[in-house]
Amino acid sequence: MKPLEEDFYTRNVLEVARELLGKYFVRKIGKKILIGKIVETEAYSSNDPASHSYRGRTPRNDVMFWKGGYLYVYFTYGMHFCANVVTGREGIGEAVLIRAVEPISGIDIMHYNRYGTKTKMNIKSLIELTNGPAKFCQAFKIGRKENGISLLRGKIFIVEGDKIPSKLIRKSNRIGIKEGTDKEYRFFINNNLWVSKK
DNA sequence: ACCATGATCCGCT
DNA sequence: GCGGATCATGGTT
Repeated sequence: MKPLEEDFYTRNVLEVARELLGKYFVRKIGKKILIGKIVETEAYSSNDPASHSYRGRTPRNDVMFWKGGYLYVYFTYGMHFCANVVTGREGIGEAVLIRAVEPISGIDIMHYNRYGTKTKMNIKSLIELTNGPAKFCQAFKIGRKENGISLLRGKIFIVEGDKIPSKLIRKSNRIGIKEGTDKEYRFFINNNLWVSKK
C-alpha cells in the first residue's frame, strides 16, 4: 500500500495512461478503505483539441497544468464529476481520465455513495457501480473538494496492482468527444466487465 | 450554446 | 434484453 511516487506521473501522458491499467486507486475514509482496479483510461495531451487544456489555462483547468501527481476533477453536464490524473511537467497541461475501475474493496460503501442504500447486490448492479467516469467519481465520493489534491501523500492515491500482460491491453478512439476523434488515446483491459464500452 | 455523462423511456427482437 | 433518442442540470466561454 505504498503510493506511486512522483516520477511515475511526471512522464508522457500516453505512457502513464497505459501503465495505470491494473493499478489500484485507493481512498481511505476513516477506518474504511475504497479500492478500485483501474481498467479503462483516456489520455488528454497538450496540443489536443479534445483536451480541456487546449485553449489555454483558465480557473477551471488550472490543475491540469500543474506537474504530474495531482488529481484534476471537473464538473460537467450540470451534475457529474470526472477525475483525471495529472501527468508531465509543470505548465504542460496533460492528464489521464479514469474512465472505469473494478471494485475491489469497500463495495458496500460504493453502493451507498451511488444509490443511498445498502441493498443486496447482484452482478449487474456490481458492474453499474463503477463502469463509467462519473459513476466512478460518485462511488468514490470525488467532487469539487478533491480537485487539486496530491496523490503522493494523503488519503487518495494509487498503488501498484496487477501486472497486465500487453496482450490484454487494447486501445481505441476516445469516447464522448467531437474533436480529436482520430487519436487512439483510450486504453482498456480486454474483456474486463467494468470497461464502459466496447 | 456547448459539454471527456448517466438514467430512463420506447420501440424493437 | 437490446440500441437509439431524449432529458436532466449547471458551469464555462
